[in-house]
Amino acid sequence: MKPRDDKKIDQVYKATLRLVKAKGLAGITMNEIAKEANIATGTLYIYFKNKKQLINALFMVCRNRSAAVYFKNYVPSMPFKTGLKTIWLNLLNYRVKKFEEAIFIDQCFHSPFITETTKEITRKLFLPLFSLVEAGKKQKLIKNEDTMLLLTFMAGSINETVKHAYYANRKLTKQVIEQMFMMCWDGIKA
Amino acid sequence: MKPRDDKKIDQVYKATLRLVKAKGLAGITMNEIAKEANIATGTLYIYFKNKKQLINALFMVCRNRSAAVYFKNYVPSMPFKTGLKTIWLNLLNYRVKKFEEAIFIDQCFHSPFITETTKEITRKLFLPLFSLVEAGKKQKLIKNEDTMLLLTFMAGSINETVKHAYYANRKLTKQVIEQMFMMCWDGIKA
DNA sequence: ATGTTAAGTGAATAATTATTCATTAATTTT
DNA sequence: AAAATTAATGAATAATTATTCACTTAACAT
Repeated sequence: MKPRDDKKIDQVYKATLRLVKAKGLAGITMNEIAKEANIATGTLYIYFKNKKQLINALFMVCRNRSAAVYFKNYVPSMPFKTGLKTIWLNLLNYRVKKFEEAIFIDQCFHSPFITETTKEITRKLFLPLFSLVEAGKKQKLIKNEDTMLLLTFMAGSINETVKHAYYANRKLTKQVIEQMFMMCWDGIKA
Repeated sequence: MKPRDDKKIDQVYKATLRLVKAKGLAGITMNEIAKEANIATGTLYIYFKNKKQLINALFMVCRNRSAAVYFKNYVPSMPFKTGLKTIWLNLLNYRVKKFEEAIFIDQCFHSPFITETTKEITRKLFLPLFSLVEAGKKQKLIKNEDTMLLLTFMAGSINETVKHAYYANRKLTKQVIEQMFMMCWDGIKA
């Protein structure tokens, strides 16, 4: 028998991300995805049950990848601020380096493809981030606001800034990144 | 002859915004829009040439409305920080009160419907905001970073925070809003 | 080598969705 | 009140897009 070509799934994912970046989730067809991935339309259906499943699968992959990266170099015993900065940098780097994935994830949240189950599962990937912020609050190092509010404040500025840097074709230098973290930190510190 | 019913256009806009909030730009059909607006499918085509034009028109309307609101109560002679706060509050309020419009605008930027021309035209609506930030930089009141970067830092945190408050069903109280502005200000001040 | 199995193909079909159009209804004009 | 004009309708059609399937090809087992 002929074995499956593991590369194909990756090709499809990459093709989808490219197309979504270019024309949005509303603008892609299975035909285009196949063409962009250099496979036949029918082959798509060997690897994926249908379009919805393809999008859900890719969404999961992207969320997992980003979650995997967030905690890189993070050690629970770090001082709070160091830990937060580590994660903050990982978050920023992910969105810079995997810009297409970031765009795709954003688009998916308001789309008819992603099921509530998928959203819920991937949300859990970020629970460790919650614990970190909770710990910071207990130590009175950061403001005693709603945890989610603090997290979204940080994430929001990162997301938009990365988007802007990308579209305005501006490189985020080490300096700029340092100053950005300072902005966030000054904003949330107690 | 029979005159056009001015209410219809508004009904269509409202229907579209409701549907996009619920299922995303990728999930709406002309049929559904018509049904949600309580008119016949064909009637849509009396008021709009086609789907693309409908989305573009609504995008323009939303961008204009938000721009109109940003500068409410703003007087150029205000001290810099007061002026910035005024605009910041308007921006936040717009996204809270017209949540559906905000979501719609976000989705449109990465969609096959909005033409570059439309994007460009609506971008110009926000030039006065640029001038304000530039003035603040000249007066050394805020950091000497790229203007767009400073603006997106502010906008980003607002956008994400409003989204979160909405989805977590948390009311943004006066207190919370005040603290949020402080976060932003501390972040960008010189 | 040959047979077997599953992958790969892309044209054909099914399903969905945008758009049109023949008809009816509502106003206004004369 | 009749004629004229345009809005409104929604079923019919056109266009697009998802999915299938009869067939071909490649890899492995015997």
